[in-house]
Amino acid sequence: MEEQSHLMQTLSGVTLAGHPVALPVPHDGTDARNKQDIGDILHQIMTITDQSLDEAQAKKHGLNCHRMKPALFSVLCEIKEKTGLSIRGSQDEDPPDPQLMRLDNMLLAEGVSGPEKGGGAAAVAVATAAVGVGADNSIEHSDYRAKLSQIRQIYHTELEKYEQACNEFTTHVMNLLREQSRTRPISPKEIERMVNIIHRKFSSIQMQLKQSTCEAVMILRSRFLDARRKRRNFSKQATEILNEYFYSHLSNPYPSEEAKEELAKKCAITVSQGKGSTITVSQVSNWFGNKRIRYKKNIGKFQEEANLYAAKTAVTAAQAVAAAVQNSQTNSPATPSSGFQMKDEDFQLDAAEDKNNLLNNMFTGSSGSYSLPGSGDMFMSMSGLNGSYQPAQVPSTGQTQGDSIRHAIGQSLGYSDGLRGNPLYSPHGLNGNGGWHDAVTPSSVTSPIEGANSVHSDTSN
DNA sequence: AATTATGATTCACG
DNA sequence: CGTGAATCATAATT
Repeated sequence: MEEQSHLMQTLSGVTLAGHPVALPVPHDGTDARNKQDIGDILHQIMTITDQSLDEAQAKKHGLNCHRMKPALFSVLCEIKEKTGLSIRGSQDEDPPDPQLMRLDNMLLAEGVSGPEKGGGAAAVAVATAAVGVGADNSIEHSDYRAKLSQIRQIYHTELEKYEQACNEFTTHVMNLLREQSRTRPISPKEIERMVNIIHRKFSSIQMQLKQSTCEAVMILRSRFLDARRKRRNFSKQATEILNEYFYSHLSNPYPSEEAKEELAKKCAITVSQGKGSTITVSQVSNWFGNKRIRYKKNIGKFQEEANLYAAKTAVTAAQAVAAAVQNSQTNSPATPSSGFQMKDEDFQLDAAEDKNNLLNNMFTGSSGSYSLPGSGDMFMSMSGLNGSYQPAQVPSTGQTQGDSIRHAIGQSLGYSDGLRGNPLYSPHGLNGNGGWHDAVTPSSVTSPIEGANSVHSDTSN
């Protein structure tokens, strides 16, 4: 208390007096001298705000102009280096984040981060054209590509934006640091480190961009390219072709690689001018795989179809026969005595279907057995034509035309094997366990016949 | 909405 | 590797 009041007094007195900073007054009384000291300090404190701007600036300038300044700064920098800052600086950049690598690789693979291909529709056109012969699922493909290039565009613009922002920020910071380096010790190394930090930050942002781009691409991919998701049924014609082959090779429905190619090509041709995507060999394989297993699993369900296609091939064969006959032998009647007309295809098919229905009515009940008695007289007649069967039941195939007709059939039918005994009526291909595979050598029923008259245009294909 | 048809995929086998 | 079998996922049908 006492002191404080003193202090206040002195303070007020000094202040009011407006004395400049006073030197300690040589006075013998210690009390007085202490007072004087305190008064000085307080005075300094009180006036520091007034003096600061001008004088401090002046001092600073003085210091800056000091000849030792650069040396001192460099020393300070070194000290800074060797203390805390350098610790963190040691684990610098290099480790190229595997995650980022992965994303980069993927984007590259996906063609997103690669060189921009002109962009937009032009690129799409070029790309699909480049795919060329495939022309595959060009519809969906182009759609996919359009979306992909969209993604790519967004990605690139974003990337560029980030790049630009990064550069701007970096230069800004660098300018700032350079500016400050005049007033405080900042080593070039430090600046560099700062830049690195900035770049890291930005690249982590970029990684997010890449991440989300990857996600988008993946989603797009699963939506468009995953054929499983976008299942398209084959066109009617394609399934017809495949079924034709299948049922005419029922005894051994394993098309060779070439046969598959041919079938695929055929489907492509039939479907060429339309919506249906062309069918690839592997799709043919799939189809046959599915068909085999499903046929075997439930033959009853496929009987109608089988009969239909058998009749169909028979009809086409018959038409071919008719043509051949007309071409070659003028005097013999085009219609053998098999009992069905071959002029009007529609009628033929209808008739076949009627027969099939009849067959189904008769035999669908008997589920387990896949051997039907020879009741499809149309087909039997054709079998007779082909010479696979010599049944007394349908005898009347004109013997006069035998060879030429056989020839005609062999040439006109794409697949000739079938007429040698359609398994519908004698499914030799299927052994008791329901296997086809070991029936490469057709079982008892067919083999002797084959030996008898070998009309194997099958191999000619 | 439930069911069937169908193309594709997966897995084990030889 | 090509198959058969089981399964998935979607199209088509009821």
